[in-house]
Amino acid sequence: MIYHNEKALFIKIAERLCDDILSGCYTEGALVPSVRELAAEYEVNINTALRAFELLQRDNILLSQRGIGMSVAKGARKRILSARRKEFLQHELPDFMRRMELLGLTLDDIAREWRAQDGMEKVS
Amino acid sequence: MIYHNEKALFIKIAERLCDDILSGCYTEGALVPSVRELAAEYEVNINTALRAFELLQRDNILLSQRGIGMSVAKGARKRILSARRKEFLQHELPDFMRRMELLGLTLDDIAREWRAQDGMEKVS
DNA sequence: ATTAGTGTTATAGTGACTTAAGACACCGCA
DNA sequence: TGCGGTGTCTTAAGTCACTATAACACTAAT
Repeated sequence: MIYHNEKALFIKIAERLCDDILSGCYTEGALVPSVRELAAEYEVNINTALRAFELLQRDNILLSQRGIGMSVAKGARKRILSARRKEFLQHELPDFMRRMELLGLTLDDIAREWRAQDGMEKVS
Repeated sequence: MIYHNEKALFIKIAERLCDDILSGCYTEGALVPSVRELAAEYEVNINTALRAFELLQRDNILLSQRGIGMSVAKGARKRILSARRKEFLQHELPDFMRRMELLGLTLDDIAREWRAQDGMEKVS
C-alpha cells in the first residue's frame, strides 16, 4: 500500500548499528561514533540517538563510559547474530513467505527475480 | 532484537483486509464487516477501525454506502496486487535479502529450512 | 586549571495514534 | 412511522516518538 509503515527512528538507528557490528564495521571493544556524531549523521535529535544507545546498552551490545564514549561489548556480535537468527526464523521468514504466497510467488521466482536485478545496483 | 516495532493498529487492520480480499475471502462488490463488527473483532476502538476504512477508501479499495456498509470496489484486487508487487520488489525483498546476508544465509538455505519446518504448523 | 570532547539528565512542546463516549445522517424493513 | 442496522463526525483525554534547549558529570589533553 501507500502507507508509511515506518519503525521508530531510534529503533532503526539501533538496528543500523547492529548491522555495522555484524558486518565488521565496528569490532568488539572499539568505540562507536558519539551520540552527537550519530545524531548529526542521521539528522536526528540527540535524544533520539541516545535512546538508540540505551536500547543497545540494555541488550549488552554497547558499553558506556562517561567521558570516553560507547564501545562494542564483548560477545556483542554473537549475541546479535543469535537474536537475529531467532527473530528471522520465527517472524521475518514466516511473514515474508505469507506475503510472497499472497502475491502468487514462489522462492524460485524470487531467486530468479533477484539474480536478474542483481546487476542493476542503480538507485535513484 | 526485542523491541516492539509495531505498525499502527489501523494500518495493520487495513492490510489484513487487503489480505482477505487477495485470498478471496471478500469478493469484489461484496460487503465487508461493519466498522463496529471489525472494531469488536480486533478488540479496537470504533475510530481506529474507521481510520482503516478511510485508508482503503482513499486508495479505491472500498466503497462506502451510508446506511448500507462498505463494499469491495471494482478492480480492488488488481490494484492491491499491483501495489503489493511494487512494494515487495522495491522494498521488502531487498530488505529481506540484506538481513539474510547479514546472517550468512542464502536463498537455498531458506528454501531448505522452510521445507523442513513446513510440516510443523505448531504455534503456541 | 582550562578546554573540548565524551555520556547523562531534565523540561517543554508538537504531532500521530488510540481510546472513550456521544451524537448525527442514512438505509431497509416491519 | 419507528426501529435497528449502517457510516460519519465531534470532543476529550492519554500515550508515545520526536524535537528543542539547557544543564550537569566525567575524561583526556593542553
